[in-house]
Amino acid sequence: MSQELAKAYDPKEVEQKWYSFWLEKNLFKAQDSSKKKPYCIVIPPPNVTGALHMGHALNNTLQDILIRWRRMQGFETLWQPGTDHAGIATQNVVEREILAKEGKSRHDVGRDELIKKIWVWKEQYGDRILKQLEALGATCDWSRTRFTLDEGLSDAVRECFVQLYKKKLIYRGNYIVNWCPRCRTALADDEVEHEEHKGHLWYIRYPFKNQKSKIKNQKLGEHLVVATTRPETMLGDTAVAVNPKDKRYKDWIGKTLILPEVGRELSIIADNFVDPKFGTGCVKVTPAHDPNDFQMGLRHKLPQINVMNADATMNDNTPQKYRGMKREICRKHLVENLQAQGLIEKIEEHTHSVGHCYRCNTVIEPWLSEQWFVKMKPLAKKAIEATKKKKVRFFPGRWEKFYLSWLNEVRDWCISRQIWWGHRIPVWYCTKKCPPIVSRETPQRCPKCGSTQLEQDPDVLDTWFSSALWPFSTLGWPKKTKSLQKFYPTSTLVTDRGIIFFWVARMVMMGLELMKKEPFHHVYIHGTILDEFGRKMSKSIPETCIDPMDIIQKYGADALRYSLVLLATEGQDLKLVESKFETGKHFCNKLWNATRFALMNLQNYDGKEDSEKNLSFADRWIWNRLQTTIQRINKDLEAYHYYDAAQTLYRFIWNEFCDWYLELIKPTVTSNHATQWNLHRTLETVLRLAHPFLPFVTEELWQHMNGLWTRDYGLGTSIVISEYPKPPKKIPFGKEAKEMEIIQNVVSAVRNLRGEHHVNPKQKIEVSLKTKSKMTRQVLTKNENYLKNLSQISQLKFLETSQAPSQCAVAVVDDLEVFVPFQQLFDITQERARMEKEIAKARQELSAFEGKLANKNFVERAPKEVVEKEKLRFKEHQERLNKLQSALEQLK
RNA sequence: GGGCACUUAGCUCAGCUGGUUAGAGCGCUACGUUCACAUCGUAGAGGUCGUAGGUUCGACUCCUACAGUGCCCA
Repeated sequence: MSQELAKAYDPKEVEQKWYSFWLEKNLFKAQDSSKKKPYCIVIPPPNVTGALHMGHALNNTLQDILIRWRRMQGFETLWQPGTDHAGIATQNVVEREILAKEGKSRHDVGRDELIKKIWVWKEQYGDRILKQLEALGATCDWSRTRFTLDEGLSDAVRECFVQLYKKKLIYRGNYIVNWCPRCRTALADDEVEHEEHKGHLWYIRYPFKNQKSKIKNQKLGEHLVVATTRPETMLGDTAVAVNPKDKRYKDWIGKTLILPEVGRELSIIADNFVDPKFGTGCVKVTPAHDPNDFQMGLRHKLPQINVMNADATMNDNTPQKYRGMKREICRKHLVENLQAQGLIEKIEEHTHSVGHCYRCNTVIEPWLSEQWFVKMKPLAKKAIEATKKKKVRFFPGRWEKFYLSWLNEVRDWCISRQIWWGHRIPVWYCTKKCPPIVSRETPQRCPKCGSTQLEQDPDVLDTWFSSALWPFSTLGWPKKTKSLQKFYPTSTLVTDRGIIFFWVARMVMMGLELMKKEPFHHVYIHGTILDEFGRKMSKSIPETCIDPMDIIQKYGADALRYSLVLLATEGQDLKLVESKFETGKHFCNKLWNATRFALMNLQNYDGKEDSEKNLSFADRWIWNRLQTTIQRINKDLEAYHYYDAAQTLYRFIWNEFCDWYLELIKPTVTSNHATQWNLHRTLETVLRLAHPFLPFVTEELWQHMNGLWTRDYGLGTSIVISEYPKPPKKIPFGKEAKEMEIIQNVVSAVRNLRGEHHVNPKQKIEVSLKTKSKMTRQVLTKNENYLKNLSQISQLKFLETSQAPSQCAVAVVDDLEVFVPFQQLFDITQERARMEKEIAKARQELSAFEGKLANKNFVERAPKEVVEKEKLRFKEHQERLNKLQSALEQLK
């Protein structure tokens, strides 16, 4: 592994090679029997039919960083992988395929056959996304991969159902649910997406019973006018309601109307729910097609008349002429018919929010049907308490409020779905009308009457029902496994805000109910990936999508990861353009080349440790910077400040290690053993520090470094299981850090003069320095060689404070003046202009301090330290200005 | 209608509990390629911190209102 590195980093082979190596060495495997402290993350299980998108890439990069970091810190880490059967989504995919290939609907194919076909599909594509996670570098314990329809997880689902049923937390009932007529299933409230639609408000006349006069030209008293956004549902009306306080309608309460087109008698009822300001203040009541009307219907014991079939065509409860029509067609015909009879008073434009299926975007029909529900209030109460007691904490903290507000107003959860792919509800019905049998095991006979004629409930459970159990079902529950003992509760959950309700809240509820403990302590909510215009990346708009697999191909997995992390600031959404990935790629290459340089200069290094006493100034300085960096990165990761950690790493590697340290040691490294040792230990530490962010390139380089000498440094077989750099109790070499700032300032000042005068960087120049400060002078004298090398100085002179050189360009930094004689190089006119600009700037700055200090209020009221600080700065700036001015004088 | 976030350099974003000369990356300009890296180096230009008020000795930072953008809930 010690052969010379290529000139540029090429991730392709490297990534494949090391991932296989890690798998071979079993480095991701979590041991239940380990004595180490556990650290566990359960992956948000991707849909089994899914393919990796940028959201996954970000989500899993962040998890992998935590897992790798904790593993290196010595935790027994488990990153639990797996996939979700994603009921509706997966069934839709396969149904669509069958329709395209065979022209058959799922009903043509039949239940058993469809399920078989979906399993075939799953076997074929189910691990695609997991393989893609490998390409990303994810260190999941693949030996523990789970699927929500696995036997064990299915047992967990049944166990949960039975337990909750026995506690009366699961019940069955006839209620209005959100019905998707395309998927032909009920949905939970949060599976409905609301969109603003421009629609109409139809004002319809309902005549009074025994109304003799002709309908046209009616006056008030002959009919009431109701306003509705969905006229077709009127066919299911069973009352008309007004607000009891509404004086306009007071006298009509209790009277009877006739429902047009149907002829049904409707009584006029009074209910506080009616908003007198909406429409005419008089509303139709359709208990089978509107959740509010449903409640009203219960209050007033109204009949519930369902007027639609499961596919949203009109059913036999509607007049003959409408039967079989789709709801939209029916609406059109109905309105026309009413218009013809003069029953439409007016039609207004009206914008209102319409529910859509989150899977297929079909308009939801509120539909009366028999479904299974989870009673949420008692579960939510425990979840709320756990958060208030800080057992479950959110990062960033604002998501806690978001989560609590949902829990506070949560309604019962409809868990039955009228689809076929999923966990079948563990309830059997005896044909002899015995009570339903709710059981973990499939019953052979009815416990009441002994009949073997049992039929299982045809419905399956909401996918989120099984996902809610994920943190413990994957660890073996309901069995009492060692894995559960070791890793539950898990440590951190990393996810997107989009599924806080669907998933996070429900996991907390189920964990507390079934395990008596919260499923995780921390929830980190990262931002959502947007395209360059700020649109959500979505499969349905392909041009918004950047495929992470393409990016890995073109830039490398490390580049993908690092670039994403650099954009992931404190849970803010991230706008992506492909060019962003260049940052990561360039950074990998920088690290690669720094190591390349080091290896070239360590060829004659014997690999032996040296003493800190022998370290050069530069060595001490970089060691100080490294320790500071280590401290910051560990702290940032503790706080889930990924961006800051990545940024700190970048600044250290690029702006300190490469820009300064490597340049400082260039002339001496091959002949200085202590420097070689320091270069080696610094770089080796940096690689470990960077490893969670850049797993592949760091492994490759680390292996090269350790292969330099035959001796085993006891660092282990892979950087994956090496030790993460720990911050020292006290950061060493603080003195050198301060002194280095002086040197950097001088070098920058000389370079600036050079740059401003367009001097060829290779042209050596003479420089004189002048300072009153003994300390500064001492530092500069001591490090003369560094100054000369870094700013191409041929000769460096120190002037006495009384000396005033002429014909020089001057820079003033702090208590120091830097003189560069013009001689052959500088243009005096240009220099004058430059100085004048500099002076103007200095004056402006000075006047700011002047103003502050002239302000009585400031001097009297601001804290003493602040005033002192400002005074000092005023003085410094004044001196600087003076020096600049006298330098300008010299040019005249 | 309610809630949450965002608005800082041409672009993408940092800037924590009020005192900084307001920062970074990309882009731009100038100079530079045997000597780790042009996937590079050095230097430079570029900002009345959304608007209007207020609190304060002092506001990018705190408060209020307004405008614009996005997300969530109803």
